[in-house]
Amino acid sequence: MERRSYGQYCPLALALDTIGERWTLLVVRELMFGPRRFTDLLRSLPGIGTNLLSKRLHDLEEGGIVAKRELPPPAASAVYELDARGLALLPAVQALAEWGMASLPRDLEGRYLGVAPTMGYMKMAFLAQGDSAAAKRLTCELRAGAEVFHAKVVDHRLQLAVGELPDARIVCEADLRSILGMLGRPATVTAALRDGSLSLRRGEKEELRNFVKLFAPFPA
Amino acid sequence: MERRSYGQYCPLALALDTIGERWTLLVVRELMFGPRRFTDLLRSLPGIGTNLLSKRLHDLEEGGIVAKRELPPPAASAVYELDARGLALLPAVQALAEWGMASLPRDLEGRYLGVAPTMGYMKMAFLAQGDSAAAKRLTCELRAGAEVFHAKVVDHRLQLAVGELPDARIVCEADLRSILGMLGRPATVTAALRDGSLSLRRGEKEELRNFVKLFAPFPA
DNA sequence: CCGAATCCTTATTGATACTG
DNA sequence: CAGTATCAATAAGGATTCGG
Repeated sequence: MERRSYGQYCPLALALDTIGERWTLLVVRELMFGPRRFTDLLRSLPGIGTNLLSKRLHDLEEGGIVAKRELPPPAASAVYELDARGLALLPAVQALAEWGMASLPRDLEGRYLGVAPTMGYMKMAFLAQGDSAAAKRLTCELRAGAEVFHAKVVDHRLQLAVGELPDARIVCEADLRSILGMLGRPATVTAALRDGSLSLRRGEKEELRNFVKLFAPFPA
Repeated sequence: MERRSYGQYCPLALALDTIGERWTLLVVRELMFGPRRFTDLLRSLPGIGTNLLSKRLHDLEEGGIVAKRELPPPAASAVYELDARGLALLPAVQALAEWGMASLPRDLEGRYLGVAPTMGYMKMAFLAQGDSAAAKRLTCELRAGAEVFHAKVVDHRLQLAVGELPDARIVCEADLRSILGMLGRPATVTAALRDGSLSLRRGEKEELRNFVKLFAPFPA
């Protein structure tokens, strides 16, 4: 990890020594919304290759940014999660994302859209206009292919995390692009349900529309 | 620049496509305190090599982050400066630096200390405890070998920039380590003047002590 | 001297195959 | 599923050269 250090007495250079290598900050982004398995990360980071992901995770572990946790017997697997030092990267990740947002094209143009960026945008969009009072009872599980995540409001703050939410009032299924597209646009929900790009597995359409209203539309 | 894009529809990934390569953000850091010439940058970034710096500057120009400006005839040279898009990186650079600060060792330990990190720390230290009223008339030019920079307060805000300040009330000379060391520690000024690690070229010792008082000590 | 462009060596990466 | 091993393609680092 330190083999090719900048060798500068500078907090920025030191930060870049640690998290400045290719893919590293994207791995951190993936873990911002909860623990993930090796393969989850692999799928969310097309092009990384197993050896590099392995190396990055080891480096992050060594740097005290990520912790590997073995799951109890039934799971027979391990997850990676951010530890305190990794969570402290949130402001930096947000600042970079905000800068990048300014030049994000309106359309996917063939780019891969993953869960973490989608959740990241939802967080931003909720802060921009979400009404935490209206959201109090609106818990929602979202399924996009193999990826499942959920949203709920606790203490007037939106909590977004990967994984299921067994007692969610709303459960719906759609690809991530459609999910992004309906944020802040309750009027589009009906059409999406009709054309099949969105399926409501639990809850009422009206609840989903209220949920969607909590977020600023994308693109802004 | 886009040759090895992450190909993700994500503001963070897009930002990293642009400024995520090795050295790039350090070049931006160097330009945060004013325009610099190619050779200034080369000296402030030990190890970068002329070819890489050249490539990074071209990439940054192409990305609209840096602009190259030819100086008028007498100078016969060019400077690079941040563009609006480059200046907008300030919050991200600050957030990363703040994160890195937490693990910056107390001592240099052989690392290179440049002007930009020194000025960056001064900015942070002024925000932490500087008194902009007391600073109103304290203009100071600092010389560290070939590098010259200055500080003044305008509109209750500290302005730090590379280059001379012809009408500075204080002008002093010292290596950057000594400058960092005296921040927030007016008591050390007398000793530093005596042992020669600091020279006062213009102004009174008392003014320098008042200047130094504006900054929180380093390390905090 | 300044600002690169060129060559060459080493290090990192990306893709794939393979194993506990 | 969770990696390790291998190897070709790329990028970085260093030295040297060349034109203002």
